[in-house]
Amino acid sequence: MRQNLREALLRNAVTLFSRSGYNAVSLRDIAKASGANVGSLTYHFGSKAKLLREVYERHTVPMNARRRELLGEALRISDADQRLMAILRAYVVPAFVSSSEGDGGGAEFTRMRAVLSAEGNPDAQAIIADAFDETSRAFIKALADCVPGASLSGLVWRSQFLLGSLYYALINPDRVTRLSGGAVDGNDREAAVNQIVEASYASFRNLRVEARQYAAT
Amino acid sequence: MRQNLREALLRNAVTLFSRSGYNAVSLRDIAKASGANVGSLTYHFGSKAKLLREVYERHTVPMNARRRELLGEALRISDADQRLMAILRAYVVPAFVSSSEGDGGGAEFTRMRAVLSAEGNPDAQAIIADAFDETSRAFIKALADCVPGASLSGLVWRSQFLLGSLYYALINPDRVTRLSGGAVDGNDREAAVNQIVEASYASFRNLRVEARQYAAT
DNA sequence: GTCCAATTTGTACAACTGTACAAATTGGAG
DNA sequence: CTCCAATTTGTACAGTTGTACAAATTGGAC
Repeated sequence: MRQNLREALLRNAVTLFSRSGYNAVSLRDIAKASGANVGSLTYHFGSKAKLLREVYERHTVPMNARRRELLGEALRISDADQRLMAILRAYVVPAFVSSSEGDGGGAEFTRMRAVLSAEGNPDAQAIIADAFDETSRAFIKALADCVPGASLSGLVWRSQFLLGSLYYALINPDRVTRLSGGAVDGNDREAAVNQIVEASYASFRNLRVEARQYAAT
Repeated sequence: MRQNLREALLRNAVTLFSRSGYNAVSLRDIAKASGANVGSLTYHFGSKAKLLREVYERHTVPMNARRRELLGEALRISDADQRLMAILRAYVVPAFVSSSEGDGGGAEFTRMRAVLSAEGNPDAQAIIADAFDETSRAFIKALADCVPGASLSGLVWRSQFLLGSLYYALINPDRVTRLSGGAVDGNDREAAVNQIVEASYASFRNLRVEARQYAAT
């Protein structure tokens, strides 16, 4: 009767983790959502931490592959400004769009990553550290070439803000709707991608003239 | 022997919540950190949710008061660009710097807010919704006046990214250090404030010319 | 000193957690 | 059909959770 329980468990794990975090979701919750028994989870994955590790790698690997692919295309653009824009899209789009076949979209997984990084759970921290994204360094390098004269500090901080913007857009989209009095839809992901790319384009572009001075303190 | 247990419990609650989130921290953890018994928490606060509510309001109220104060000062600047910069600082600085007397700094509380919003805990969600920051609307209004012609969508999304950048800078400062190969210190909060203000200044400033077109998709 | 309300402690409770493992079920190979 | 390994179920376990409440302790008013 059951098609592929293992896959269903993995899918539901992402959904529940992305919604409530790692701590608040019990193995029984995942089992129940999949119409299965608790034991099936220990059978397939051994432990909760190993389940998370599997979920993580399952999505991270193809997403970063897609990022590198798009980065390669972007690097063929000669105009620095257009290249900068393309590089940013190459980083952002795979985080929002599904990178593998049957999963519920990359956005759900990215939201999960956002929640996990905030929770600071030791299991999750270890997994994130192990799967450290070497791709990010490649992006920083590519971005640096678009903005000659930019300081390393400026580049790294702005790419940190890029990721923070990405995460928070997925974590709390309703705030956008609320803050605009309903005029802007925070759950419109295509709009979110465009806005993130636009905003960070401006912030990186601004590094080109590094003469600005802070006001005080 | 005990000076003021109630205050100590509140302080330790912020510290622990900001470090591991709401779910992962037990009342016994908070009691132990304060050298007290579990019962003292139910006595003083009634329940875990009410404890969180008290923590939240304790910090939120003075922080927003300080923001409004600094916003008022900023609005007296006539030059639009300088005013924009001052408004951004008025929003960011109180989130990093202690707003009341004896607590461990506003950064710790802001980090807690970041973690709570990510966790999506129902108790926390309700508290955050109740204490909805009307101040944010005042800031959007002020920002709009600095960037004539900007769309509401652009303003709201960029202020969303501002908050996301703020949160992620506090949640995962080590990523900055790691990504820069140790050359940039992610835990340097003064630098973080300056970078956030600089970056979002550029992103808001960019709204003034709203002629840019997206590349594709 | 006495007294009493405020505070703090200790303990008990039911509910839930991750994990372990024996028993039952399944489904394809021979 | 038989057989057997893979899978799924059911259950038990020790540990932890938030909450409730009686008992002990504190410390200032008189």
